[in-house]
Amino acid sequence: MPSSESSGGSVWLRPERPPRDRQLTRERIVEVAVAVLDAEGHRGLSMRRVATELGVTAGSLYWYVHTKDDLLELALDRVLGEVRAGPGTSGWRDGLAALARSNRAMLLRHRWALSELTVRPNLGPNALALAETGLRLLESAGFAGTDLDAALAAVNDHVVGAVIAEVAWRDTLARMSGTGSGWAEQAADYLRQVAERHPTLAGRMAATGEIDVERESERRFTFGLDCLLDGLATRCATPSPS
Amino acid sequence: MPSSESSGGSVWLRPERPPRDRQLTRERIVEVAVAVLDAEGHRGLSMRRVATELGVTAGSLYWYVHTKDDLLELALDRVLGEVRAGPGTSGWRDGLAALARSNRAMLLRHRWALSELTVRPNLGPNALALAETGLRLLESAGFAGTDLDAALAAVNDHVVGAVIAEVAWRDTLARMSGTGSGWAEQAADYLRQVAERHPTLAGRMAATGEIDVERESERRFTFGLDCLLDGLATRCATPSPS
DNA sequence: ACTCCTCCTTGAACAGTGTTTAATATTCTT
DNA sequence: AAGAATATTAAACACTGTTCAAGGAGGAGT
Repeated sequence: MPSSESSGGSVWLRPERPPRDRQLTRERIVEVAVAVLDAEGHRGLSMRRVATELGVTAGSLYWYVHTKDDLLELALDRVLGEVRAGPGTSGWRDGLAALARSNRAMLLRHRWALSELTVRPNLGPNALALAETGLRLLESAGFAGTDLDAALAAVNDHVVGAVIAEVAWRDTLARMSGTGSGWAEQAADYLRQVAERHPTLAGRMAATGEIDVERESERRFTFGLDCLLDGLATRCATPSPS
Repeated sequence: MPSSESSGGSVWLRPERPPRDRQLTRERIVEVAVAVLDAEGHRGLSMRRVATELGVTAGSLYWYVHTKDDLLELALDRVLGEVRAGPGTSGWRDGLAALARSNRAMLLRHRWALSELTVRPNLGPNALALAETGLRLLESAGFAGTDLDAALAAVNDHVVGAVIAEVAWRDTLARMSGTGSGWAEQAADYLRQVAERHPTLAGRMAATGEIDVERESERRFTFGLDCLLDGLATRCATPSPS
């Protein structure tokens, strides 16, 4: 019988067994899982892989973790714990921006976490702590009630959306440069059609061709974030940094 | 040998075979795939499932589609084709808002599409057409250069991020109500700890408990969107609806 | 020291996955 | 009608997550 009875609900409702002997721990398992995910990507994670990495059979893991989904939920919350609010930030606006940046940095470090976010409701302790600090910042700005929720959600949404777009962009470039010969002709055909049908898009693509993805993604992120914070500032009681 | 040589690149570079006989088509396959995805979710899609749904063996599909990933790429672009710019919209701001709303509606209709967006660069014809209309709207607002890209990205990011959050919320509620007895006690314990450590979050959760998810999600979405559009309006040459 | 009992780990199995490949129909071309 | 090209099948391969009976191992009780 695995780590607790009553199989429904979230992992967080099923506490870990008290220790005795153990060469294994949830801690260690999650740690290895994150390492594998970072190294091999979302597809590279399998129970057997984590098990062999720990010198153990696949079945053993199920003593500590109900299912692979639970493991992923734990892994997700673990990396969410890496997000920190900057230390000496003055005012809600800077604080929120710092939090958003830290969040973005984490998502770029662990790109698999994005796909998890879309599939899995996320109620781990680190996720909740993160929500709390965000809420406090916005509260200090004068937001309250449902506007508080909406404001925090808007910032988080921008972070998630921006990283998704950035990762997709990078992957596209990586894929295009990673293909063998004979690719150029087909691509050229396709691109010509695109250019005919979508002139302004073609213009932007041409201009974006030689740009540093890293810097440009950063720029877009701050652009959107600034827009958002401007919009928020006009809607709260404390428009200036307090 | 499947639908074309030269295995690299995107599906879009590998045109469909010219027809002859065919009980199968890319069209039909993608159509069924979307139907299965809508009905059974991301996990429910398998080559064999699509095949039997078409009265055919799994192997046959590989004559029309290189891999399952290709099929998903096609399915994603197909649903992206459902997004429409509202017809009689006046000014860039309303147009962009209408586009964002249509986009959101589509993502809520096909929730699996979200997870695909995070994993798959997306260069299908419908995706490109969508980008084009967005760019045109923002161009008419006076945006140009990299600001144009950044502005469009910001709007799209908000849509994607907001739907992710909404779906996660709904799934959480669905999961919580779907669990058997014995769940309440553990959840109560966990929630008590959360409330102690995170007072303002606890306050919001209490207030959110009895709220209609549908309406509140809608509200948050428009809140964030308005913030964003306000921010954009102050940054472009055509602040008033043109 | 012996048993008992609970905790942990194993190894094998099950059903299902994506994908390949040789063999086979089926249809078009000559 | 012969042959080539196209389309489909059935079977196999190497995987996957998950379950489960079986067994080893340490602590508690007597």
